[in-house]
Amino acid sequence: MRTIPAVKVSFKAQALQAREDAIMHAVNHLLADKGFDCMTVDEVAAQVGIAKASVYKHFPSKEDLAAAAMAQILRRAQAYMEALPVNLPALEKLRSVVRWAIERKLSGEMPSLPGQNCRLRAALVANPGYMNGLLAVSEQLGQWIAIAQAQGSLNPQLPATAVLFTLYARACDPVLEFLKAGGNYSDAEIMDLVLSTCFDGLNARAEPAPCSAPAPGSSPSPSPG
Amino acid sequence: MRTIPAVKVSFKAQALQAREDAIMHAVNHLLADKGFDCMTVDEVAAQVGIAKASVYKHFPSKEDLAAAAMAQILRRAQAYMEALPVNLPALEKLRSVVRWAIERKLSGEMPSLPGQNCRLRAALVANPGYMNGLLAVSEQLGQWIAIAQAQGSLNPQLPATAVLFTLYARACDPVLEFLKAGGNYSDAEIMDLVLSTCFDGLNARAEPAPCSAPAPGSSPSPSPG
DNA sequence: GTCTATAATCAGATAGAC
DNA sequence: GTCTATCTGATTATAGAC
Repeated sequence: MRTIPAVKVSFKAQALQAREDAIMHAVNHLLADKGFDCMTVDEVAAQVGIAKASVYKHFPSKEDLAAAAMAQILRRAQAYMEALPVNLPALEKLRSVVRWAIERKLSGEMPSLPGQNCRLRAALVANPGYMNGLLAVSEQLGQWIAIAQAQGSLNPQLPATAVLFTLYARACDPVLEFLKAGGNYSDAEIMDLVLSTCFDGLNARAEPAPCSAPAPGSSPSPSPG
Repeated sequence: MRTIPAVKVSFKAQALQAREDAIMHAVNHLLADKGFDCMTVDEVAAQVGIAKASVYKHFPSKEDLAAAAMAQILRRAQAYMEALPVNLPALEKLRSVVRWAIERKLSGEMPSLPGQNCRLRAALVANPGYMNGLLAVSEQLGQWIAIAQAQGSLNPQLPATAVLFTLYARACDPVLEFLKAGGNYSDAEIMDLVLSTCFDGLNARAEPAPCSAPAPGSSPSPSPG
């Protein structure tokens, strides 16, 4: 006599999934707030409201926690990129992705890992979700970079990989924290500043009126009040 | 009867100073290599070839080691900036400083600290050498930024603080590690790429003859590679 | 001041009851 | 699967001989 109907198993699975989501949520914010090294598994457990041993039932190590968080943010990035309008110019797609990443960072949802050393790198490359997500995002970005360069909207003299790395680096740019800590600018203003320095650079743009035709795509977005 | 002539004291002081220099050298490279959290005082002592307790005779804590390293690099930056030709245009002075910082980073002499949390912040602001150096460098950079913006060589629409923070951020840009890890570019090429993306941005520069140029970014040619 | 040896602490990971 | 309680190892920091 079967005493465990399928619906009960489903409930159980749902509870499991819900708890894992809660863990991921806590990890995301702790990684964004304190970074990997300063985040402790005790804090994760306390924030979720479970015991530390329970965390280790879901994730085999602290590194896997971080890897899962990165895989999740990459999946979200992938979904965002796929949802962009098809007819949007490639450069605008790239700007949108950077804007999306900055928004995530400003709202404390962007986990930042120490790119430097440790077992973290090993755990990351061993995590299929992370590697697949990174590959998919990089390939999509690479296509848009190539298109934007072919169209002349992105500097064709820059190697595509350098552009790609620069975009990734801007997703964890400490300038955001500096400006936010200064407290003199709203999130929207910070967004404009970072986007401007990323795509337009620090130099003054060439004057738009050497002749009668204004150059498209180079109009500096005016700072909001 | 005085048995300790002054010259002996001087020798002793020299030996002390030499040992402290050796400690700072090791700390600089370890901070550049592994970062603050992953650097251990045991490693510092081992690399210098002394006992760990001896390190603590020179510096009261691990945080003070990092603060001293930062104070040192700021003093070096200050010296470099003061040695720049007076008649160099302000924008070129700024570019030179960024170039100098990138060189230091590429050669593993630039300590990188986790900007995030911990007692490190407290130790830094409590260190007069660090605070004075940071203030002096920031003031000098701020002057050059203002001049460059007044001259129209630096984008005047950007707040000076945003430019300043961006310059600091580029001094610890992870793009350097990415490009170096890729192994496809020499240090000189990496330098050019980073300087270009910092000051010129990712966008294509305005064409020198924009009057008859076709509008970029408007022809969607989705041809993936 | 430098050393060896050790204290004190903290965080990652696990054992075993339920 | 979750909990309490514990182990294990690493790391900062210090005590005391020389």
